[in-house]
Amino acid sequence: MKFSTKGRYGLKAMFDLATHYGEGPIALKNIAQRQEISEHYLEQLIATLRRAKLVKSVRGAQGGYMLNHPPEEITVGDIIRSLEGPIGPADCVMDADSEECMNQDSCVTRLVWARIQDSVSEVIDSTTLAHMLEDQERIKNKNNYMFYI
Amino acid sequence: MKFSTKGRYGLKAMFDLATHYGEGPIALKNIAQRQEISEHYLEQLIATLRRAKLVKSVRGAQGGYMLNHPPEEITVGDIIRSLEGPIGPADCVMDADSEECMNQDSCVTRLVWARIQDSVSEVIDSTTLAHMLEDQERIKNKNNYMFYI
DNA sequence: TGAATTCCAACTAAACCGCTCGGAAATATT
DNA sequence: AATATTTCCGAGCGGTTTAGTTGGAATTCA
Repeated sequence: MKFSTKGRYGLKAMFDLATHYGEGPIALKNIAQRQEISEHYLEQLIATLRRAKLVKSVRGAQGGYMLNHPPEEITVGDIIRSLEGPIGPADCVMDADSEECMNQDSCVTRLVWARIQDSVSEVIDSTTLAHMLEDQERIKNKNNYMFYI
Repeated sequence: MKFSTKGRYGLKAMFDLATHYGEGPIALKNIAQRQEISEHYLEQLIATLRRAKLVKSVRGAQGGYMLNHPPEEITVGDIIRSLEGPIGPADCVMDADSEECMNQDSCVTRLVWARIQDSVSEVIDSTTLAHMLEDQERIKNKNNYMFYI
């Protein structure tokens, strides 16, 4: 029950783009350096994000990537789902409500998986990149306050 | 972000044992058949549950397994954690608060992982096998009601 | 004794993870 | 026009995990 580096690096990269929103294209190299991610590997992840229309790219020298929507309109769920596929503790509660699971007994365990999935979805679908930017401001202010005590 | 069969089969097996709580040892063969799990594979999982003191075993003919505590005292979290290890979307929020994560930026993404982990923990630590037995009763009653309409 | 059952250790095929490598295509700068 | 920068694309790869299988030893009941 862990996300892979796809989701984790992907969110870091998207948050990095959010902090530079409106500044024109940001080169992958810079994102990779700031977030300490292999550039070639991040390239693959951001290709997925581009196909999901979450970022857009500018090719050529001075090119790079930028968010395709304002930070208010991109949720953590959008990012993670595009990189990790459907989120859920078990197949029988994944997005495309697939397959059997007709056993009386297993339906009860299914209830548990559904509750877990719902609680995760609630968090990731209600958190936007803009919220994360606010969080960062709060952390910054807190640190400054601490510094001056 | 999926549990492996360890956690999923393990919970099914434990719930099976819960439905037979107080009936003496239940043979693995029967659990495996009811829950449609490879017997030899389940053997490995239940060995882990035994080492975690969640079940106890009786060897020899007419032997089997039984819960080591009443269903009220065993949570879904106990079961899943013993089989899957620490639960959490990223290393930096796992149980043994390990390692770096000192980057200002990544701390914000860490907040997100922490919220996800908290919401999952809330669900799995507040659900006991006894709750699942109640759920099953509710499902049964509902089905009977539907049947008689 | 014989059958049933848990216990234990080793093996395995397939999938997935977390990359790396090499190069083509596009664009800005000089 | 040439060059440097950058995205785009596909292939490969070693290591780990998953989801088992196999074979047999030890224990206990009948």
